[in-house]
Amino acid sequence: MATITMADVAKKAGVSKSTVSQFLNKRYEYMSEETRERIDAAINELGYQPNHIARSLKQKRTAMVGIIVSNIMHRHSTEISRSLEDFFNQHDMNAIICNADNDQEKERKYIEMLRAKQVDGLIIFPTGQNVELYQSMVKSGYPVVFMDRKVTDISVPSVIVNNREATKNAVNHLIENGHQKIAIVTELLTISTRLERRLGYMDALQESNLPILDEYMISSDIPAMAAQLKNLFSVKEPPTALVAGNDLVFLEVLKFAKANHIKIGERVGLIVFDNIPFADLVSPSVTTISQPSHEMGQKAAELLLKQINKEDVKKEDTVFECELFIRESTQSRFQY
Amino acid sequence: MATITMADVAKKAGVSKSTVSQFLNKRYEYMSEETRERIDAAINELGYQPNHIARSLKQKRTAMVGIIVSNIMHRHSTEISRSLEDFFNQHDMNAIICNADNDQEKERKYIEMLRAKQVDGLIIFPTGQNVELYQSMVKSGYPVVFMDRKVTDISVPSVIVNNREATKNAVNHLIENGHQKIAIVTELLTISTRLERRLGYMDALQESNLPILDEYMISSDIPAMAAQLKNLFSVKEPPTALVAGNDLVFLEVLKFAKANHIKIGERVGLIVFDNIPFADLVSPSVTTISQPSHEMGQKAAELLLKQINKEDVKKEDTVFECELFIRESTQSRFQY
DNA sequence: TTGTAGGCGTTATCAG
DNA sequence: CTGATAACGCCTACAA
Repeated sequence: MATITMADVAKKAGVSKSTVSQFLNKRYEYMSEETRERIDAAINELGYQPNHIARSLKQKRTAMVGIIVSNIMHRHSTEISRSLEDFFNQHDMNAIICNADNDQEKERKYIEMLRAKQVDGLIIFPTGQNVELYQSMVKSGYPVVFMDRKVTDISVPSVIVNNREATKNAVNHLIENGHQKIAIVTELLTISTRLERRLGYMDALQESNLPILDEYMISSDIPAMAAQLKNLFSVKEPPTALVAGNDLVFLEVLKFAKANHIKIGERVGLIVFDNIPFADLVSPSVTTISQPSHEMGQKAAELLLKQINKEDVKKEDTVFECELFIRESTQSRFQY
Repeated sequence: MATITMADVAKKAGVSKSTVSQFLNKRYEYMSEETRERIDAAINELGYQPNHIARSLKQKRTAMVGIIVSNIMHRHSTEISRSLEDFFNQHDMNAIICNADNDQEKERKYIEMLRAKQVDGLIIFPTGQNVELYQSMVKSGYPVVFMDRKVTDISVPSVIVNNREATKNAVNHLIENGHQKIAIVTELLTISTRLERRLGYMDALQESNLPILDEYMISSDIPAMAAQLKNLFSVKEPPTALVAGNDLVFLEVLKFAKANHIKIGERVGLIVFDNIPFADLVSPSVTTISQPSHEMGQKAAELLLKQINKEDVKKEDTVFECELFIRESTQSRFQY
């Protein structure tokens, strides 16, 4: 493409570059009606497209934000990403979505890359491990919002849910339905959400004076989970109910249950922490703890935009409530 | 941040900007060992970060590509996006993911926005409706790859699957299992994939000399689908098997089936066109036509990168094969 | 109301 | 090997 610039437009319209620039920035006060029309015509004829790069260089604003997602294959992450993208698009900004895969190195690389690209701000699902990097961003006043996980000792506005309480409520629901032997399965406890969910689980047991047993608390990476589940169901008193820490864990549980002919909702009650699209459509339908992804995305985007616009933003957590959707997987136990 | 530039580094190291530039571009042959070390030291001390924007302005290369997805909420799209993002990241490029929502206007806006941002190329799940825009990109030699859908009369390398044949095979599988009354449910036929799937369906019926009935071919937008399904099952001879055109349609079918106590796999066989994460884990497990998302993403990325690097790329379609995973939803019928 | 000049931070060209 | 100097395309005083 013949890369046509402001200068070309100016020449064609018989005015100077600055006037064209004024026009592009809609400062029409500074020119006659006639000039305006001439410029407009010139632009159309030439098919001129302003070069955002050049503009960014000057203005130090790229109208782009970076989003560093922990793992896009989580339904929850996809929903949030979509919500974020929507929001920024409505504000004529673009989102660069990156997958850190819960990997500290990848996260670091992305943060550096995106900052070097001068994106206006970052929304991060933090691994929690690049503390120095986080610090340096905060110190330099760079706009950042943490999503989904909190990082201790770093004052960054964060959008999270009440993982601990929500899990506690869910476990209480199981207890109320007569379950006493309840297990929880999560990925490795390297991320705050997973830890908090486990703590919520323990809270509930404690309050009901139920024993907290190590053998009922599994945390492992996905590939090793099948083996762990096997152990779990080989103990003397296998659990009668299970909390799956997220949707990927849920898949593993389903796989295991299918392979071992363990009927969900009959032999074992099940609650999943996360939205799953088919939760209410399968048989038995699955009780879930649902997070308000859309609202979380909107809120985080808003917090970031405010920082970008130099408005004051309190460095505090925004905590959303989860909702427990009770379905068949925790209710049909007493058919037996 | 005090925005520190090459000039600062140059001064500190006691050399000129150009030498620093050479250093940054790893052209070490052009300088003495000693100079190199001095520059290196200066960079570290100052914490200098190169400004990609300035570089892009000069080089006319941003190391960013745009991805315009039809609808990120499709599992298939998410998988492809992830695959694309992976690939580009490995090549030190960033992907800007945008959601066009199958909306012509949104698509247009994004294409223009991304081009204005000087992204190096575009991967588009095309609505097929912005023909002039597509043309203009082709004419100007701008790197583009179409994904998932083909657009007639536009010579852009496209990465697609054999929708028609795959659907035909799937329907044949139903016929072989004794089904004669087979319906197909898709979204509106505005997109090539949906049309081709229907054509494949018709091919199969025709070859088996089965009648092609309008009342068995539903295409409607998602909100209206429930009503259409109701009609479908109210005809004199309701279908004994169903092909769901994608994962979102599948959800509607499930909802409908659940609400009307129609047992999938018993009263009605079901095939879904798309990967669904739980397909083999639910009861009955669901027969699916699976697309190789990962490979499709890699291929498209590769095709785009080649164009960006000015290598020759044939303007032809790359067609991947789908795989039919036969599961219980199409097999248990003869339990009865 | 319009034009001129200088700069944003790099890279590239070409002398020295 | 190193250093001026001129782009890249746009924005913004300031001057006219």
